[in-house]
Amino acid sequence: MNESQAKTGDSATNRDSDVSKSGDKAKNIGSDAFKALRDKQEASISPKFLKPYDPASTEERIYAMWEKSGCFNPDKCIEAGATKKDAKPFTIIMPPTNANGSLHAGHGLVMSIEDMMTRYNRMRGRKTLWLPGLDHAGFETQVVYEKKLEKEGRTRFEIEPKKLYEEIMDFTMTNSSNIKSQIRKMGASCDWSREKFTLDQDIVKTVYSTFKRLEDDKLLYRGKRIVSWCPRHQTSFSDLEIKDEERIEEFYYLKYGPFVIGTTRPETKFGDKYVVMHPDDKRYAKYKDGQKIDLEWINGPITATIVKDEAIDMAFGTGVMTITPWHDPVDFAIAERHGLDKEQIIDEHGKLLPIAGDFAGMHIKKARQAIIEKLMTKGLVDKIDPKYKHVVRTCYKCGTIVEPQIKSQWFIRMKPLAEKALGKIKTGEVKYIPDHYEKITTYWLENIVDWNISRQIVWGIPIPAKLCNKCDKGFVDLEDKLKTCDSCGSDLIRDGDTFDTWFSSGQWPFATLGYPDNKDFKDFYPTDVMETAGEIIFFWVSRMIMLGLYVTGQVPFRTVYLHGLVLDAKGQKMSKSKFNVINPLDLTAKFGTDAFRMGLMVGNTPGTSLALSEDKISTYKKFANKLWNIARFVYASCSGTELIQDFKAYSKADEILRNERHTLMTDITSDMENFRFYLAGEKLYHYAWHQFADVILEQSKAILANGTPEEIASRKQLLLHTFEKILRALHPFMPFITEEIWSEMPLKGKRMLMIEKWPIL
RNA sequence: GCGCGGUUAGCUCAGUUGGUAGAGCAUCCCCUUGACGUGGGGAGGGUCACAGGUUCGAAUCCUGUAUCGCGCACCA
Repeated sequence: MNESQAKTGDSATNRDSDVSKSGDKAKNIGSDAFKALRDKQEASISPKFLKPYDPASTEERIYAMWEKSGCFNPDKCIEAGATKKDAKPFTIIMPPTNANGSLHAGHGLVMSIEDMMTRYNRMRGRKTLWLPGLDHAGFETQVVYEKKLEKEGRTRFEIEPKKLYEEIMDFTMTNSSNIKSQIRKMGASCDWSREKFTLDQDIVKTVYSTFKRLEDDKLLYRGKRIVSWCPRHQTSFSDLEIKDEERIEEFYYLKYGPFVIGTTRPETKFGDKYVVMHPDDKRYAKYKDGQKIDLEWINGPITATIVKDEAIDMAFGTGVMTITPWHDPVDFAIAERHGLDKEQIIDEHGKLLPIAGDFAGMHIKKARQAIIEKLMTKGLVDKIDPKYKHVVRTCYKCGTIVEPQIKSQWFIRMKPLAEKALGKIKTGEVKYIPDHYEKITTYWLENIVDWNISRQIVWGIPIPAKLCNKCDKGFVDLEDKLKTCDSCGSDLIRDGDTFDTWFSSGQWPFATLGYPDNKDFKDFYPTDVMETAGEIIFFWVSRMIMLGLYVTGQVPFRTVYLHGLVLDAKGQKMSKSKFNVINPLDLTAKFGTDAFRMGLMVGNTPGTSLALSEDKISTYKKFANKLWNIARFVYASCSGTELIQDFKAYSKADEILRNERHTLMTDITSDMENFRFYLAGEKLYHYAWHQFADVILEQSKAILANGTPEEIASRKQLLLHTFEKILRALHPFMPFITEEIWSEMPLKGKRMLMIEKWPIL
């Protein structure tokens, strides 16, 4: 030991001398007799407390007991006498989980928080329903299945759609037991008897009738619009499924008659016969809107038309551009405004069409260079910027650049739906936690655009509609009856598209409860809390509000509770390519589910992302062990003593401790009611460990050894009562270990902890 | 460009209506205690991003700046 250490050691020793004295005192109390007494007491408790807590074996047994009791089902709770028949309902609809997937950290958080809310409200006496659901996860699952087909040497394009659908259905249903057992592993007390799947017949029926109703109310129309098309997956995407990627590419300046136009995509330029400039651009003032100009272009002379439009950024490039309405959304919008022709240049597989002349049939990847070479020999290349940085939109699955294409699609007019939703949000009928999401939602709703609900994938809910190829009209046809177009008389064909998955999941709350006639709908709708990821606030939450209001006239839920992302221990987003994906089941195996749940919930404020570290979870594993040992001490010290419900003869000191506990429980209840779960969990942890165990238990040793019979009786009741309240209050957070310890609580007439009462006092 | 957040102890974050800051982990010291060493006792560590303002009093309210995220819309 060096000098400085010795010095600090000195001062510490001085300070500690008092402590060690009091330690000696405690030792004096201790004696062989005390030890003998303890051994005798320990012999009287369940031997399981003499071994460390074993989550693995306990959790499975406890969950089986809960499930067997049927009490995840609110009706069964009434039968069991745990819930009053006329109790106020409490409902959470679980965000449907990918039926084909496996549990990831985000699910872990969802299951922990929603189960905690569910258990809390069940213990508060509410008629509590947490309705679980599985998602067919449209494109996601189809891609997984395609990979499987690939391994078998097949492709989905050679399988008839109906057959493919059935195959994917089999595949999904076979795998769905996996995710369900993983949800059980998390301790989820959801009502499996009411489980729903997004492709269940009754769900589809509800979705169909909403579709029809939208048509009847003139909120549905068919239109030709630009969609983002993946040439590899042969489908269009929503913006959600597109990944922006920054690339450095060549930027070409091409001579287009008297103008120089800039482009990164010469392969789209064959059909460009409109040249657009800003109406206020003085440089081009001599050209008039609609004026024709003859010029030499890629495959020979063409006649171009001048278009003046304010969408043009005068400061960008030369301030002039040609447009390709079929393959660019901005160009499409300009063409729509001015009523211009739109021509397809690139086919659905990314190959050039006959309009490209010599280049027809060539893949766009190869065509670009070839076209530039040709333009160079014709002297039409002004200059090339070799290092132009821009953003390209790619398929989030395969990274292929998505090609905008014009497709006929179904659209919903969103403005009227959004206005209703805005009204309800403004009056506070839907409340957001954290509340700034209200602003975000309002902003989005106020600027809403029409919603394209057609998707060109097989795995999903087929759109019940007929189409006319001739006049491009569409008709909703739920019964599959329509044969000819009522406008032009031609034969109709079935719409081969499926619904955007958010269109059906947007109806999830009322569809799962059996709108309009099912008793559950009447009992449990509107639901209380929608707990989900902040990420999908627009795609899902806002649409549920709009569709829920539209269909049922009532908001689908009163509170939106949004959790943040679960990140790795370093605060980085988890991704397979970074090898930092945390598997929740590894953590539950290592630390126990209760510890994992606590690690996710304590200190995790809504809307804020959470860095998930093993250190934190390990803390709560230690806490579980602490609880276990508290049980061992309390049960051993109080062996032979029953918990007396209305015990009155507390000593003065114990009365103070009891009041202190009351204050805390009141405080925690208020936290629970106001969605401050992260605080409630922390306070409970702190109280159980640092007040109950460190202070109350420690001083009890002396009292139980040397106190008067009255003091001893009082203290035993205080220990039992306090521990009992701790277990009740911790149960929503740590359901397994609390239930297990509860089973040994010396309390007459007790039920399973799951359906016991929350300790208000 | 428009919108929304964050910036507090070495790290991860709390701080519920304004009253001179807390937790967990980490660090250091002490304790072979009889529920638990997955333990117990103790200690150090923060001008609460910055600058103004309101107030008797600001981490907290207002204004501005910096900086880091995120979302939406986008440049041909």
